[in-house]
Amino acid sequence: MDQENERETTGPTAQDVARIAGVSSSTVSRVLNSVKSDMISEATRQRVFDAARQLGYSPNPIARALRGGQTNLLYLIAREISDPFFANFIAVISGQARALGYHIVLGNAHSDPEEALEISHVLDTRHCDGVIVLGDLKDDEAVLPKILAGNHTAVALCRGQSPAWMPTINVDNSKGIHLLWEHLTSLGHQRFGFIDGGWLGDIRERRKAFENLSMTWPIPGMIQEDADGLEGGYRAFQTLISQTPRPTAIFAADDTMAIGALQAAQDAGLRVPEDISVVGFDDIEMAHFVHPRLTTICQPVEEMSRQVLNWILEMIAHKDHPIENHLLSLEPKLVIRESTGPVPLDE
Amino acid sequence: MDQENERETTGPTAQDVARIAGVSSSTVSRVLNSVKSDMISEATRQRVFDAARQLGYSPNPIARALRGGQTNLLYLIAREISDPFFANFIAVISGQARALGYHIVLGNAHSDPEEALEISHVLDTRHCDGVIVLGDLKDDEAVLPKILAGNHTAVALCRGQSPAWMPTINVDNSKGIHLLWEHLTSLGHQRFGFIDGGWLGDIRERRKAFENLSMTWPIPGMIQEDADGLEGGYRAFQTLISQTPRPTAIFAADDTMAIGALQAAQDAGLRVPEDISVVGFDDIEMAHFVHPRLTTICQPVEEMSRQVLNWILEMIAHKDHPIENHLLSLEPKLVIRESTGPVPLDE
DNA sequence: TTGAAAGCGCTAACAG
DNA sequence: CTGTTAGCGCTTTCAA
Repeated sequence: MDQENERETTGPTAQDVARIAGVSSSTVSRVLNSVKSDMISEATRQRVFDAARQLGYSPNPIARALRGGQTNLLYLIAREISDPFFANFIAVISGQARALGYHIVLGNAHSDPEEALEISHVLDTRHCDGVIVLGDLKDDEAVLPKILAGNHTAVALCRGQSPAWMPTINVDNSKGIHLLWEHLTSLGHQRFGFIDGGWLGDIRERRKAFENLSMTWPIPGMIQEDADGLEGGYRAFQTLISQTPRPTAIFAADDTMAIGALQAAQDAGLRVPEDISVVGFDDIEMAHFVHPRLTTICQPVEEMSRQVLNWILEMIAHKDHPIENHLLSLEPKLVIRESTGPVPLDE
Repeated sequence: MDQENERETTGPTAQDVARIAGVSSSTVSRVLNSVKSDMISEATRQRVFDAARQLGYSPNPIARALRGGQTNLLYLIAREISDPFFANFIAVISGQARALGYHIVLGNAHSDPEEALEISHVLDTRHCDGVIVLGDLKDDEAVLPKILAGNHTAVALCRGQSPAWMPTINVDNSKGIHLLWEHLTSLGHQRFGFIDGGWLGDIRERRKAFENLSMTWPIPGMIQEDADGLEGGYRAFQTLISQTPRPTAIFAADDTMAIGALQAAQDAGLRVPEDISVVGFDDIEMAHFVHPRLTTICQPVEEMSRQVLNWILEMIAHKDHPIENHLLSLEPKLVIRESTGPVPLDE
């Protein structure tokens, strides 16, 4: 068995097209890349097109990348791909990127820190024209520089305040908490609890806002920290309601934790919102489909995604030109559903 | 330490390393790729390593790809990235792929069918060594061949029976429905309803199994179809319970639809499982955190992912060597939680 | 208006 | 053991 005829795997080349059209490969390239009116006779143009179509030719993106230095690939490092909020975010980014001629390459972040980084990540990003960091990784201020080595085209998303060297886009987390706080106080609530998801940057901002609000308030808020996620929300809620007197309204750091909290309320025989109000953050799709439907903050995902891509492509186009405004905060929106209600009467 | 040259985007090359080490670039290549005992003197090997480290050199993957024909990229076309079951699946695949030295490039499928395909997708897959199709796309038997043109290294996942030219891995959907059916009948249920998610391949298999079971059963099952997703599950459930007599147990095509159904039950004032039992399929994480916790079928995601990667890498290694067994069905597992109970007493 | 030629950075065949 | 040479497929001067 000889492996002659190895041409199968690689499609027709510009050379092949050129041969058939009776021109040179450079002409083929010119014709196919002609953005503006090129200096090419209509006759040859046609012949090239015909030949290309006949062969089913499309330029090899790898060769193109090697030549032009652009891969049209964007490396996306997400804190946790399967988190519902991030999963949706990734879908949006990927869709928009496609429309701009780019593809998303998935980098896993939740895997071990250091370890594989040195070996593979550094190398990996060189595949790509730019890097999007979605959500922060544990200790990433130490780790990110390594990942980004040799590829300073990077933008961060949803990680709260970022190092100055990294353009960052967030929803205005503080504003979001304020909106929620206003809503809850207008319902008469006075004793608040906060379920904290830990070290994550955007969540830290929410907690900070909660703390600040608490300080202007007669009754200090309680904060319970646990791992981000359904489980963590469940446990933290249990702890919070075991306090006396217990809070009448609970902020969860995000919707996922809030849904965990809702479950804990159910198991504890507490009715939401009659006995206790719960709010989330993010407005994931599932927030409409839990019982009760979750009052939460909606992040402008589409717009944030558009901005990220804007910046990245801008930076790719003008390599050394740094982005003007390093930090962008977009408007959150309050979505009132069923998980919040008036403070219980006996309070 | 001194970098005089303008090396805008491209890092140091093998040539640079070679120059510093006082060898040729091919020697550099040899040293750095030496898997087995090479015929290289320890002295030069050291000098090359030193020079490489000093420069922070790592080989340009694009050049490598152009040369060797391998990109170590896998194109993943998912029906819907943000679907919770798929999002998790993608995370698992991506993680395992990374461990094998591969990366996942995201192809969006839920965008329009035909349209962009001809232009871009065909070209896109050429970036990649192989293609993974996760879940079926609408009309994909017509569309897939185009996407795959020139890249016959593809494996399908979670799309039920597939065209013979495409190796496929599924959970045993029929078996899963059987498990659920047994569980439900052992609880005394007799009248069943099925919420169908439409044209999707794996869901079609589940429906088929349900229909077959129904035919051996005194009371025919009712089937209500709607779009896959929370909304669809909600609506279909409403329809199903408006029948008289209404079913005492509802199969949902997947967990997402089941969660929508749970919500509809809640809104209709029906208690689950006291008044009606509900089962899902997939065992997404959220299935633990809805009320009541969902009885469902767990798919062996890790194992399926491992198999896919096995096959793909196998196919990449031996280009023309087709996979022996084109269709692989893995074992489903019944997970009993709180959404199923004995048939209501008044039945 | 077009072709020839020179690489992008790497690896593999073929000397030496 | 190691250097030279020759491309992978494309784009882009530079000539013609």
